[in-house]
Amino acid sequence: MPELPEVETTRRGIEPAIRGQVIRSILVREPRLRWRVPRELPEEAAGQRLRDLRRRAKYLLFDLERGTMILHLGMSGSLRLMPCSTAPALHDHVDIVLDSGLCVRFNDPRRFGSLLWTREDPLQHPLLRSLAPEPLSAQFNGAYLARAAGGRSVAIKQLIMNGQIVVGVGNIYASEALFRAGINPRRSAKRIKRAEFDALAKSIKVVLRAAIRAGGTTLRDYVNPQGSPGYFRQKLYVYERTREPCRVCRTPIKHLVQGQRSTYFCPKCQK
DNA sequence: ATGGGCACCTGGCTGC
DNA sequence: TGCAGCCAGGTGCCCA
Repeated sequence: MPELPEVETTRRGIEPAIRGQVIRSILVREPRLRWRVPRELPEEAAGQRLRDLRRRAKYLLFDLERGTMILHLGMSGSLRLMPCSTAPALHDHVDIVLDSGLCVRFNDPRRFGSLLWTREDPLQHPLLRSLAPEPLSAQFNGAYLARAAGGRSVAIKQLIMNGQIVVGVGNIYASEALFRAGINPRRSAKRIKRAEFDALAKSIKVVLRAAIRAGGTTLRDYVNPQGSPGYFRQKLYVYERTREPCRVCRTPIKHLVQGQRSTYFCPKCQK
C-alpha cells in the first residue's frame, strides 16, 4: 500500500495532534502483524510523552522520552485519529491512546504492517540501519543514482524499488517516475546513461512531491488520518491504465510483470 | 555481492 | 449462489 507520499501524509496528519501528548495506554487487539508486537511495548510506552513523529523511508518513528515505536503500514495499513471511545472496526489492531482522549488507531487488513519497540537509536535498528538515502534529500541525485547503479544488470524499475538504492519508491511511483523520465522500465540499470539518471532522480522527486501535495494515492485501502482518500490517482500517467491512451501521445499503455509486480508504461514515450 | 522467487495475510473481483 | 483462481501501495529471507 502506502509508499512515501502516503506515509508522509499520514505523518503530517497525525503529528500536530500527538506532539507533546502523554500516552495513556497502548491497546493491542491483534499482536500478530508481520512481526509480533513486542509484549513489553504497552508497558514500556504508557505514561511517556510523545516528543516527535518522524518518517524514515516508509517507517513512522514515534519518539518517546525513553524509546521509540517503529511503525510500518505494510501493503494495506492506515492510521486514523479518532476519539478513543469510537467502536473498533474490523482489522483495527492497535490503539495508541492519548491523554487528550484521542487515539491513533492502526488498521491493517492484510497484517503486513508492523509495530516494534526500541530503546536504542531507531535509525540503527536492524530494519532501518542499511536503508538508502531519502529521495527528497539533496544527497539523492543523478550522480548518486549512477554510482549506486554501479553496472548492475537488474531492470531499472526494480533498481529504484530497492531500498538499498533509494527508499520510499514503491510500485506506483516507480512506474510513474520512469514515465516522466521517458525510460523503459525493462532496461538494464547498467545501460542507463548519466543524463537519464539525472532525469530519473529529478522525476522521482517531482512525482513524490506532487503526490504528497495531493495527499497520496488511494487505490483500495489507503485513507489519511482524517479518513479521507488521497487524490493523486487522477494524476497518474500509467499506473493501472493498461490499454488506456497515454496522456501524452495517445498510444495504449502497456502492462508487464517484473519481479512479480505489475509495471505500466507507454511504449512510445519510454525508450 | 547479486538476482530471483517465495512467504506472510485478507479481501475484492472475475469467470465458470 | 458458490467457489476457485488471481490480483493488490511491501519487504525480509533463502537459495543458486
